[in-house]
Amino acid sequence: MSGMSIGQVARRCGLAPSAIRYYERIGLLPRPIRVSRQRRYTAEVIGRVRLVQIAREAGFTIAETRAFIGGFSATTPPAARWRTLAERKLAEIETQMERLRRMRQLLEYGSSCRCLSVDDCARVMGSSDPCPPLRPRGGSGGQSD
Amino acid sequence: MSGMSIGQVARRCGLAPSAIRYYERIGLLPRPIRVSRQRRYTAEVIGRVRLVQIAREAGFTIAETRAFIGGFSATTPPAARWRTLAERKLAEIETQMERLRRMRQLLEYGSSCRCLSVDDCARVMGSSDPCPPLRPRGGSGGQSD
DNA sequence: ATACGGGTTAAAGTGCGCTTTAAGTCAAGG
DNA sequence: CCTTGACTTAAAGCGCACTTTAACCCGTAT
Repeated sequence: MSGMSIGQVARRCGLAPSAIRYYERIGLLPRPIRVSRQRRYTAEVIGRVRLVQIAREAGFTIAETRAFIGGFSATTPPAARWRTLAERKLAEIETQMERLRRMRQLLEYGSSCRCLSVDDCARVMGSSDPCPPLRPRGGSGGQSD
Repeated sequence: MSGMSIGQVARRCGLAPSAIRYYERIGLLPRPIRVSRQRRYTAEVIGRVRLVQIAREAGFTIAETRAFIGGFSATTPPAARWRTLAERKLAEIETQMERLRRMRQLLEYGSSCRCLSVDDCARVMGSSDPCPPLRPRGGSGGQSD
């Protein structure tokens, strides 16, 4: 037992072996030692893969993830490069969270919406306040469409 | 002035004309009338495109966006179909927001982190609490990689 | 008249993040 | 010995959301 095979690592991490190889190719994972041409991993790699997964799930691209991991891999200190990247990404995260909040509002609102059309809803969303709480609307007077 | 050209709509919405055509092809936008083979849009389309943009920016796929818009297009009422979709998506949004929060924590934490390696950080993230507030670590003892 | 700046189409291309395929290597087991 | 099953590689394929390309049409200005 000189370490895990790629298949074992893959199963442990819930990934396909091909994904592990891919991550290796693009530099997200270190090239492991080999025993008769086959990759042999130490337990360490699990943490590494998990880190990649956290980053990917959070919406980091492969390039970002690489910068992220490569940025302070091993014994490298937190580096300014990393800090910059982090700040950029934090801003993006805020933006994305704001978008999600807006969409959530639209969705939640949608369930109780009285707008005659989605387009009306969009207008409402576009303006600052969510659909005017139950605007009085008779069933018959529309003509803008 | 019998309506806007595709180029005008595109410019107003900050999209390429090709995107507008694409949206039309896949059914996100209605086929507009034509004047000598060229598309002519009424102002209405702007709201529609904006709606698409909101949805797309919030992370809806094209298919979702189509269901979303088609779901209560024009004079169609909020429909149960839409409600179901919305609930599914709301759950996804919560998940995604949680991920973003976790990543934000990791990033914010990263700036003040004393872990010797990213992998340590990952372990810490994996456990429930963020890096033990400033674990005592001398500046010179790394060797894990 | 002709050139120009739009518009039109179908089809192919792009970038991302992998997966799939084809062809081959290798250790163990019947 | 030969099969089995997991591994190896490079290269091609896929789904998404568009963009780009190539070849064409068309109204207006010079």
